[in-house]
Amino acid sequence: MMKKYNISVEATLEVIGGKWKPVILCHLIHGKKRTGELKRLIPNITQKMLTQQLRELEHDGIINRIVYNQVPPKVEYELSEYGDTLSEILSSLCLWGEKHIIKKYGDTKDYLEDSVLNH
Amino acid sequence: MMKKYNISVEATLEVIGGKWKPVILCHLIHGKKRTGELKRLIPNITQKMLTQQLRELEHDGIINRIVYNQVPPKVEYELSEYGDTLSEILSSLCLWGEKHIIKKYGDTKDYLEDSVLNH
DNA sequence: CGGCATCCACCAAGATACTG
DNA sequence: CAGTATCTTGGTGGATGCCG
Repeated sequence: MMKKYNISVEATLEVIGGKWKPVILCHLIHGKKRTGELKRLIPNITQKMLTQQLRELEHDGIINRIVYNQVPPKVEYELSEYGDTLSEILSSLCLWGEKHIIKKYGDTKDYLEDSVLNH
Repeated sequence: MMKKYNISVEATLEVIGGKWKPVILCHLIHGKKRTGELKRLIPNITQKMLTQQLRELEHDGIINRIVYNQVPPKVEYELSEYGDTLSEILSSLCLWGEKHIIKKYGDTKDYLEDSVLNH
């Protein structure tokens, strides 16, 4: 059954809405990342939420999950081809955030945790 | 005290994150709207949430609240100058949503409630 | 290392009724 | 018409422990 939307942006929010998805995706813009890497880049996310959000993004075709059959396990995530259609929006969201912080706090990098600077 | 962000997009989400804000803002792209008008355009939102989200957006300088001193009361909301810096992003979010629906369901307008068509 | 299951707390969001 | 106040609820997301 087809869902009814009152405005098309609702469909977008179904895919990239929520507390963590934009953050995860913004990290994946810069290339594929291992699970533990993402966990380190997003210190406040729990394992459960990370896995859950990644599953949903995978289900919606936004990211690819790459499993290496080895011990210990290795899994990587990357933007899919379809996910790439979001990369401009994601970049814009990041950029607007930077400008917003500067407008609010002034032009300093103090607002950024060290983890971000290693991009 | 200055908040710490792990990535700049978090700052953006603080402002336009949440379930309703992008929807509200997408409607305001097309011009100022009265409270009741927004309520009609977003049938599933409660009065409480609408007011609450509008207050927060106003507090963050994204929208202007225009009060006409008359009985019965008349209040309008519009994107502020600062809010205009989001309009491109908002349009992109809407556009992506449209394409996403088409990819998912095919090229039909059935997914849209009548309310949207009166734009 | 990456993922899953379970339990649980809390708050966002809904319902309802009332005010100016 | 627009907004407020209060009470309720359910689902999101957190903590923990275990598995392949």
